[in-house]
Amino acid sequence: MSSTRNFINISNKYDRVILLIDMDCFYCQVEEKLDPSLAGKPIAVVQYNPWRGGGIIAVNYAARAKGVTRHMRGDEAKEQCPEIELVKVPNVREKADLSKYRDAGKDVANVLQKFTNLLERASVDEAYLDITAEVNKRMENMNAGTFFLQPEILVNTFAVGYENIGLYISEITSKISNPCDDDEFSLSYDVDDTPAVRKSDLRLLIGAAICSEIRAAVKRETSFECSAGIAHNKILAKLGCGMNKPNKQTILPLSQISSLFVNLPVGKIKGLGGKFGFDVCERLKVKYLGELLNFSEVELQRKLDGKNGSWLYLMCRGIDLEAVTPRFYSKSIGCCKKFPGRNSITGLKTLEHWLGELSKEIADRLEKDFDENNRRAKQMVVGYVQEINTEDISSSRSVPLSAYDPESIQKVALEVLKRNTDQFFKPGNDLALNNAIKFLSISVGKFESNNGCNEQNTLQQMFAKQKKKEPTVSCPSVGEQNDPSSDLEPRITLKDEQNRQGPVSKTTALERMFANQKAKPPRPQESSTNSDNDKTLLNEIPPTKPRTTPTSFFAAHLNKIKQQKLIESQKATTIISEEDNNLFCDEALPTSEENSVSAQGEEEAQSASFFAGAAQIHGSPTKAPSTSFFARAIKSVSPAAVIESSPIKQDPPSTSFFARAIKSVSPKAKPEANPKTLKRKPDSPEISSTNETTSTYQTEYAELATPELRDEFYIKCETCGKKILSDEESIQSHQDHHLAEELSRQQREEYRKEVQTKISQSASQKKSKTPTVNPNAAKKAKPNSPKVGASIESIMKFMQPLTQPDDIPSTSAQVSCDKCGKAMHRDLMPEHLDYHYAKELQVSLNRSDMVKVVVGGGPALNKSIKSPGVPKKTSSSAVAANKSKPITQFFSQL
DNA sequence: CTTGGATGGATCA
DNA sequence: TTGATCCAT
Repeated sequence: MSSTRNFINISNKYDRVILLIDMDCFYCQVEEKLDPSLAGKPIAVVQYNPWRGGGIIAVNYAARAKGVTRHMRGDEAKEQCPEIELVKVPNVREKADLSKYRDAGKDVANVLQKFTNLLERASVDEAYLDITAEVNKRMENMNAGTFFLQPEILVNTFAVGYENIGLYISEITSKISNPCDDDEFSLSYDVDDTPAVRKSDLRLLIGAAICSEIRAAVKRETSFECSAGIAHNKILAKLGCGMNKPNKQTILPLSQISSLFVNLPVGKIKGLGGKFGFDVCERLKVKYLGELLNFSEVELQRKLDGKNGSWLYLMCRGIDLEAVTPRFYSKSIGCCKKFPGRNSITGLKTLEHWLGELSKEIADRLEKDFDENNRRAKQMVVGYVQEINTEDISSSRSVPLSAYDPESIQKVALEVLKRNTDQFFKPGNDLALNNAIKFLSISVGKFESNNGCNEQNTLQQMFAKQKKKEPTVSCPSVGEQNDPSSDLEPRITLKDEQNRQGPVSKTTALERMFANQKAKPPRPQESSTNSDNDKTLLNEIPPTKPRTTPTSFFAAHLNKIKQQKLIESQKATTIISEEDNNLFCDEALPTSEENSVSAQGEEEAQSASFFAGAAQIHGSPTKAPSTSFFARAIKSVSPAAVIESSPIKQDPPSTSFFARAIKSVSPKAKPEANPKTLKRKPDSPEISSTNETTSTYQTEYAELATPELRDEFYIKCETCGKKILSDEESIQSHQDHHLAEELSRQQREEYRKEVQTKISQSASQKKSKTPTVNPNAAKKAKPNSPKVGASIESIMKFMQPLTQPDDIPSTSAQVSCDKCGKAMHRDLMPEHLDYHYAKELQVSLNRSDMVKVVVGGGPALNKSIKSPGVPKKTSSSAVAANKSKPITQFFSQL
């Protein structure tokens, strides 16, 4: 009941764009923020430092560079790196107190939350985000010419299998300009997936741009840095995230999965790092994920079990259907303590004492949680580990929880132990325990919202269904992709049909690409999950063959650049290949020695070798060590650069989709140096030509690496003085941020009530959310500072669609939000309202536990963000697939 | 004298 | 539902 994972339909396997955002050595960053004097120094965070310097729980990158790892004690770290600062976790009640990090983690999550409510916190410093909807929106805008991807946003972005992001962009561009080239798709993927596969790279790239904005916001608002993975599912996002750290992000392109998996140890996949992964390797006699392709689904099910077999069958093909299940607050609150060796608890008094300490912490945290989230835990679990003749036996007992003061908790905890543990005391002795206790834990959970609405999920579900966009529940892509009125493809083809004799230049390359795909002969249909003979799904992707002669000048130019790079690469290949290739291939099977990729602290070098290895196997011609990846990226995609460096002038930019989509903002083409390659090739042309040494390089690199420093991309917010990325999205989101700030903690309570009343109202006026022009709603209007307002307006003007939607009469373009009074262009109102909705939903989520929805795979769970005036239609099959109560039942209960 | 502590989520019978 | 166990950070 309380929770399980949700899954999307397999037909949507490539439709989502998922981020995994992981804070870099989070505890260290928290300490550095709290004590600025630590900045730049190698540090480690330790708990309990009396014995051997304490246990290290986090190491920053400066210390890792000196060879300090986790798994060391504080003293060993000192040996390894005498300058290291060991920061102690404070002790409260004789226990390590981690609340600092929880609070900081929440700060981060609050920033993330502003970008999507499809946010799943995976731990204190990690979160999954489903940004499919935003990607689709931008994709649409891109196609409409109202959104431009700025390459600058992609500094610090990597794509697995590509030496630098510029090459990835180039390839996307060239594929778009040269659609006949992608025949290979149809060989490698199910024909039903072709549309999604074709869009995959571009959508991931857009996702990376969004991810960059998100990470910049995190940095700006919390000062913390993080890394991220961008992929079509959670597991791949997680995998990608670990490949380039710290402060970097990594795209895991669909086309690279098979070559990546060839030598990816099974244990690298989340969920396979432990006993189960070891089992898999033992039983199937495999080491690498790619080897699993040789088994049919039935074989896997036979050797493992049904569920795991199927999961693995899909996983080794890069498919993971687990949905991002929105959850901001944890489902349980617990604390525990070890009592190793001599410290084990043998007497009643000691046990009471420690139960008391744990109870106090629980009571504290419960109270805080109640204040913030307005919920109460209804269950307590007391766990313990006893040593019974040299064997550790763990047990746990649960009890209902009704009183929340530490004394009651302690009392109940002790009682449940006594009552339910056989031979608790030594015979004839009421004070001595029969078996010593080595570990104690108290955890509370089964939260119930405090204000009447006990049935956990109904509230959110009702919310979700009532609103237009219903972003939180289930996967937004599921509905959109199946929805025939969905933005991308159908609209495009329709337009194409209609405009057949219209101006040809209106047709973008992307449109042609889709049109081209439509005309392809269909392939025989085949169910991908059940058939045994479709092992070819991913494992027979042909190596990237040399591109056929590109038609457009632009593509030709890119090809030239590639060729040039190939020559360069041949010169430098030896430098790379000598020390590489062993790291990933020779890696041991999953062992407890965790994360060997980062264990050495040589992450940069290792990731480079990792790519080199993958590229070699893939036979890709793009393994050149880049000297200036970003300079190249700009050069490759900037139309200005193309024209400038070309003697011939043809093909107006409009014919190349990407030439238009990628807007060259800074044609200064400042050479940017990758530190890794700089080390390798100190005399590369870009660097030597500058004739300066490290100082120039560092400043230049820093400038590009941290977009905050580049003023030309930013405007200043008059409200807070902070710099904001000067695109419409960022400005909007920043404005919303200020609005969100107004919802102070005191206001939350009031806001909750407001939401509550809306719930009852909504029964009668479901359509009231429709964005309508409301002339007299500007009362609550928060006076925007004129300057920022002006910037927004002008940018919006720029962003306005060139063609008005047909269904909306074009009267006044400006409307004001009847929730906050903010004035904006009509077209932006749906999005803006979504923001309010998100906020409301967030508040309601605070109140109770997570949403549980089983995504039944019915079509059109969601209405797309388009057609704002149309009331939400919920497909009956989707409702049927839902195990929750139908919405009508909820209303009748009210 | 301990061989990663503290914490949270999930699965399965 | 509960309790034992596993997984991950």
